Amino acid sequence: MPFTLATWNINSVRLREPIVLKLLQEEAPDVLCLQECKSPVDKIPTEGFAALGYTHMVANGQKGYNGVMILSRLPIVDAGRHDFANLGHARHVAARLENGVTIHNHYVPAGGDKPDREVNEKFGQKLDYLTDMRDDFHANRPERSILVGDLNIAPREDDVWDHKKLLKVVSHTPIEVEALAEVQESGNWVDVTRANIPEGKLYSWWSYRARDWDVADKGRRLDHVWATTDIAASGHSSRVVRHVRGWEKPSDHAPIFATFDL
DNA sequence: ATGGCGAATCGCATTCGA
Repeated sequence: MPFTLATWNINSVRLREPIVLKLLQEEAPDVLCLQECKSPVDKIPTEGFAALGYTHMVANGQKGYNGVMILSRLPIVDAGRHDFANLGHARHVAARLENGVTIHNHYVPAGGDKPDREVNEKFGQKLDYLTDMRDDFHANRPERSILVGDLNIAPREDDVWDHKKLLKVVSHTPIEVEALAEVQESGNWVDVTRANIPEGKLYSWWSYRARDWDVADKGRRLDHVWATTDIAASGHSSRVVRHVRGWEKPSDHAPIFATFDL
């Protein structure tokens, strides 16, 4: 049975409940993974989602910051969460579906302004988070798994609007790109989005501050869909639903979709 | 450099995102 999955940094699930409902109605993914919900779990609005058939949810929340959730119209048979790098943040939640696929939803720390852990603690936290992910996958190789989320790194030259200009900007520095590659290798993860869309510029985030985001198009691909090698070849039809960035009171991220025939 | 915005919080300004 094929199923379609989407990942979206929502930047407040309470403020943007209307456009979450709109995405569910218009694009109808089976599973929607959200990041930056910025809400305690008990304050996440669920009734509207349930009314559209999304009656299954797992969430890891905290007040005001971070927060991730997986919303599904397919049953969730097991759930988990882990505090990577022991930051005390709600940045990961996992769900297993009846088909045995485990979905990991991550919100990797943004990392602050300066790409130097000696002067910027947040950059150190970002690297520590990635190291912990890497070691975790190395110790326990995932199978039949999908990893999605806002990984806050644009790894390829064509994942950013200007590679040279962003080499020293957090999200595209060589040290981050290398750290992300180590995470990917340690878990046998395939970048499904780029397996399906191998050529050309591709972005999922455009700054709020840039006027005329669509025309200027100074974006970055910070959001990702990965799958373990045993199921990656079943992934297809990846797409960024770019026009969502232009909706009323938008998130600064657009959702990414992929379909898996499993 | 995008960073000229936007969200959350015990705001009446500050922190955070990227």
